[in-house]
Amino acid sequence: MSDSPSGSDAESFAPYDPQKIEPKWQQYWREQGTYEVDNDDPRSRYYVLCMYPYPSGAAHMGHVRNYTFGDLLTRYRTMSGDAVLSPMGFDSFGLPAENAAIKTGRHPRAFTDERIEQLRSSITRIGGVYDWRREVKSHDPSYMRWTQWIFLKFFENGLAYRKSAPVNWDPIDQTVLANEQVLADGTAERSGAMVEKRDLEQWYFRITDYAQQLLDDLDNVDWPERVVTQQRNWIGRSEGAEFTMNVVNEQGQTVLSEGSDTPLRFNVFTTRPDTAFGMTFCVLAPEHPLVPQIVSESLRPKVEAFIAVARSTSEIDRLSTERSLADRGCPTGAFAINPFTGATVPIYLADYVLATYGTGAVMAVPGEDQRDFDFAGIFGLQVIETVQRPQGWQGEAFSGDGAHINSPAIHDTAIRNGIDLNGMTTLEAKTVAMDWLEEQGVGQRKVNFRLRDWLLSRQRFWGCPIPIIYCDACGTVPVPLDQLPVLAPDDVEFMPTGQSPLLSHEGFLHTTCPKCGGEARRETDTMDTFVDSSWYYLRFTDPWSEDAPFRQDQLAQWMPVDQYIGGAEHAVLHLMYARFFTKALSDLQVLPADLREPFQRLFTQGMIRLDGAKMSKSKGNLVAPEEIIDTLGADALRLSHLAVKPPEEDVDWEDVGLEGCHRFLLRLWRLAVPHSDLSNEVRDGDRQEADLAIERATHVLIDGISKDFDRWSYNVAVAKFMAFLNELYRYVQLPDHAHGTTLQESVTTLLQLLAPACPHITAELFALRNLQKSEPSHSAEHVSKTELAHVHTTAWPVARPELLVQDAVTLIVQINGKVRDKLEVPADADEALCLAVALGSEKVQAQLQGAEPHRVIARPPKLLNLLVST
RNA sequence: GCCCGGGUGGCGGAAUGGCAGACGCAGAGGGCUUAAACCCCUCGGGAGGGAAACCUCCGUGCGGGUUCGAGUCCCGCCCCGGGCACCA
Repeated sequence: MSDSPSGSDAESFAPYDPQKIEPKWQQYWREQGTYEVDNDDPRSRYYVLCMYPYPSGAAHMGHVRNYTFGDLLTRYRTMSGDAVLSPMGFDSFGLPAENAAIKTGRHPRAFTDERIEQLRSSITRIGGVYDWRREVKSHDPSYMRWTQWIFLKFFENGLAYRKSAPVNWDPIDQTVLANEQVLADGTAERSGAMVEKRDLEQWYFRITDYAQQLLDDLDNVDWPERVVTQQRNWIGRSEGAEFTMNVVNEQGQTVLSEGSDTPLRFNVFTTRPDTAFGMTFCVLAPEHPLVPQIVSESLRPKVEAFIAVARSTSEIDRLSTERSLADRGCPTGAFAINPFTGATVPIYLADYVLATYGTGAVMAVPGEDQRDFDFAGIFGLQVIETVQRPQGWQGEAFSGDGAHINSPAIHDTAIRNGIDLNGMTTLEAKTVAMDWLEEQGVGQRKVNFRLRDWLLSRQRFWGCPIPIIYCDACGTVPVPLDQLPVLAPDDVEFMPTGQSPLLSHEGFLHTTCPKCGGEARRETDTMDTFVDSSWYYLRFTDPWSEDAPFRQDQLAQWMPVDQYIGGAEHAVLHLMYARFFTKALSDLQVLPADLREPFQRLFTQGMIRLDGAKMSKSKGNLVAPEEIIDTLGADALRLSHLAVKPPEEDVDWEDVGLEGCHRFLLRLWRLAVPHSDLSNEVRDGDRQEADLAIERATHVLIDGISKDFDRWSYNVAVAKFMAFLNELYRYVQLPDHAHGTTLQESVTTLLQLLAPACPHITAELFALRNLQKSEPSHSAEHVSKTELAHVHTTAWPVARPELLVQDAVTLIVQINGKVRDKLEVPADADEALCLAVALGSEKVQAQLQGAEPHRVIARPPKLLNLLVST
């Protein structure tokens, strides 16, 4: 134990001083490499990962909560005998550093590096242990190189592409945002600005290619139902049919496209092809490309005005329920043929039809769709019911199932087309309608997803540059691999407009084409930081690799991550993107073919509130963890986070019982420290009943804590620790004293079980007690094999099964289901014995008043329910 | 509107269909102390009865149901939190 930091002051009853012992042990773990794990480790593998943090300076309470759970797991699995990979890194690109640069003129790198140091030190002070040799940082050139390499891999394989599109523009942050970063009210998640639409050339990842797989594979992961549901909703799969509608004029004549003899037509998508006989109009998105060609001359000014309003109206107004439907729709004067009935139906524009979903055009069936019904009411359009209403139905549009009617109506000509849905259920009618569309060649079955491709371009400086060069002769040219990473220059000026300095940096912008050697321009956009975080967990398996982002054999050792831990706010952003990367890289044979999901188990912790609001820097309602660590210590802080609530629930800081947890640690210290006034008087010789009870309780505790840790019932585990310590206190204060060996063993076990939760105090006490034991005056049998110097490298205790069964148990005696007595019976008592004991009870006799139970429900030895007639 | 979670003492919460309220906080009483704090022990769902040990009844959002037995399972509501939402 000479290399243990527990030193010389074990002579007297030392007070508990977390300020002294916590840094000492943190240094010890770092220096000893206790939690470093090599890739050729022979033990079974376990990969536990907390979402790598954005370096925002000193840790906040959310970090503490997150890393307390992760660290407990790392330490618990290590004691249980696994090789635990527990790495840490920093998501170090992003806007705050750039905004600070704009304000102060300091380079974002200096700002970021400083904050990384603060956070790293903070995380260490919490007691979190990581294999720091594996640290990765998004802004490190050795990491950026491989981010760019992956981008180019995607580009070569058609998974990254560029297109002009109306994008979400944040006027405050002066950048484009992904759909995921825009809130439902049309404001930006980050800046809170009202998001505008702008047409720009942007880079996209083709995540929609993976929509179906991303949906299907949710069945194969062990994730919280909440997160799975959110992802399902986000992917938004809907099945239906797409079919073609021909445009006609008011006289029913086919309209040809200008300067050709092709008839004008458009496609609609519907999930209810079975109701197509009820289509009485159709609606195009204002942005639909066909609109200028079909609009009648008399209505053209009105339509153009309508489109102008729709385009300039902010998202929030467009979604507002305040606006009447009348303002939101507009006739075009054009018509289309319903292929099912041959009927001519008017074409309208409405801003509620989205150009970006489906075909940007819908058939409207007011009989079975409420919004279509409302629209039809305002514009005086016909309503045809195609589904039989149930008896007593009072509503307007009916979207339920029922026998189909009017499909076709008697006078309709469609029957000649060989389709008749009348009398069918919705399911049957859908099938027949879709078969018919396919036979007629006017449509087909179609699946649509709500998920859009991932827009990754950012008009920002502090991000990973997109490694692309534009050449007038050769077009879009990837930067050759041997020239990676493309790094932004340092001599840039940060302008208060927020525009990326790269755009105006001549030395960066102008370059030569790698293909032809001619003049060329660099891409000046950088990547969304979610690109960086989509693959960092892979890099941790082999961060030293210099000729590849990672190596397949190392990945196979560790991936997938066994337990991923982070905030629920990433349910549809990071967690969807990382899944996409894993699947795409697997298909590109960069990852093992069978690695289809990155995170096998996911745990999402709740957020922390103060005064009912989420604790956050911007709200200014932070409680600084460092102040608590400076006083009560990290162990008390960790314990209070574990104790307060089930881990997945949101926490109100007011409920966190720091004081009680600190008191518990003081009590533990006072009992377990050598030369304690509480435990220095002990007894030798045979064990008595109280000693055996403590021994049993110790093993019940081992069993209970192991189970609680396995199922993340940390608040219950802490309650058990406290109850056990209370029991030990009563035990040592018995008049005839505690049995020495029994006491020593139970305290040692308690320290081991508590070690993952409170790593410092347990390490200190364990070491101090071990020093004392090593004194020659103690007999050899006192030094058991679990009592090595360092509690964290001892083996996790195993409960002895024979000590988990008690010889006497409490028999609950109920009469007609009400508890009437509690009696002690032998643990192996059978029904007859239980009944005999119960009937011998005065209380039971008093209740029975001589009546004979007509039925006995027996669950020996714990419960007896006697039924008597009343 | 749709989809997930939740409703248990003054508070956070505990309870494989079998003693509701473990453990902690706050509170009360006692011990230690010249005294206070710390510390140690004990008591705390409600109502009623009893000098007391104790006894009786009620009690897990509301209303039904299943069961010998329901906080737990089923049906129908109410309320709170979160997510999605003109997605055709």
